[in-house]
Amino acid sequence: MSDLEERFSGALHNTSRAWRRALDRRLKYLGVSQAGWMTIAVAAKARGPLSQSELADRLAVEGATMVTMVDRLVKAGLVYREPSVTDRRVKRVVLTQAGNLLYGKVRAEATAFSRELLAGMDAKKLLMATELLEGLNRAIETVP
Amino acid sequence: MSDLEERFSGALHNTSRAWRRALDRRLKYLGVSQAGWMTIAVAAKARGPLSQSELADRLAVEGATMVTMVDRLVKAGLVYREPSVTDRRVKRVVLTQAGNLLYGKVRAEATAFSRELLAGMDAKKLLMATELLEGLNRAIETVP
DNA sequence: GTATATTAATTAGTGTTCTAACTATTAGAG
DNA sequence: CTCTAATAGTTAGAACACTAATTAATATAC
Repeated sequence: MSDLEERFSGALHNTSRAWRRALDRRLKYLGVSQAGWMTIAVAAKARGPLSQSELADRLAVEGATMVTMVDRLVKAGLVYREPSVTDRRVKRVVLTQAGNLLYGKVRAEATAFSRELLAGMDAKKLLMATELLEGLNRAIETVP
Repeated sequence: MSDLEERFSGALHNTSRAWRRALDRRLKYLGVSQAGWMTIAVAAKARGPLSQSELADRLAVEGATMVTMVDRLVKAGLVYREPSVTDRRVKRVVLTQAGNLLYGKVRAEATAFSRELLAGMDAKKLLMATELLEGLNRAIETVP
């Protein structure tokens, strides 16, 4: 592996892990982790209630992962499962009042966190890095 | 959160996860995951045997994480723990023959994987993205 | 219109990582 | 030199993610 490729790979993983860790520490007092609040955010932003599969797709995780996540969120009283009447296989994930309330608070924290970290960044470079990562993500999916 | 900040954050996490997942699938037949082989690689590249703390530092994970990882690698017969004679708290991690053998094979696979994914990339953009990620990593550590 | 295939959700088992609390040992302050 | 700090490793418990296999329901093929 060339030095640059190795550096890039290391930076990608370490930065991703460090980001999640730092945000989780900051959100700890609200009782949600990054993965939990991202799930709630996607559910909240959708026009209607989404099925677990739709949630999993939008968050790019496996269905089984979403089952565990929804289990935890249900246990925490933030969402509930609503069986679909048109397709009895499907369960839609609906936010409770507590879930909606939390969403607002956490969104503010997470936004502040991102802004703080990315404040000094050159917007053009940030856009370029974002596009590079998105392209890489697509490339990974097409090359298994 | 501005759209770009949100896009960047999402791309960072999803791409990191997708990378690990794809590499793990490819390394599966060798019986090691990315985290396992990275640990072995760091141990192999060092001049002398490293302690678990030194390994954890270089891989940017917590000490407790390294304990679990070394446990697994010992169980798989790839490394063993060697108590230090000068400091009885310290245990050094040494590769077995099997560990050294595996290292060669896995390194070839991982290199090919990186090269394949990053082949079409503009080297300048890749360098810039790497520097941005490394800078972000440092920023995260200083802003808790 | 039944047989087959696909899809949604789940369960079980495993891997990676974290935090918090603990033991043993070494290093430093007075 | 002793008491206190810090360090190395460990254990326990949790969150997050995966694969593989299962169940139930729907869709497609013939």
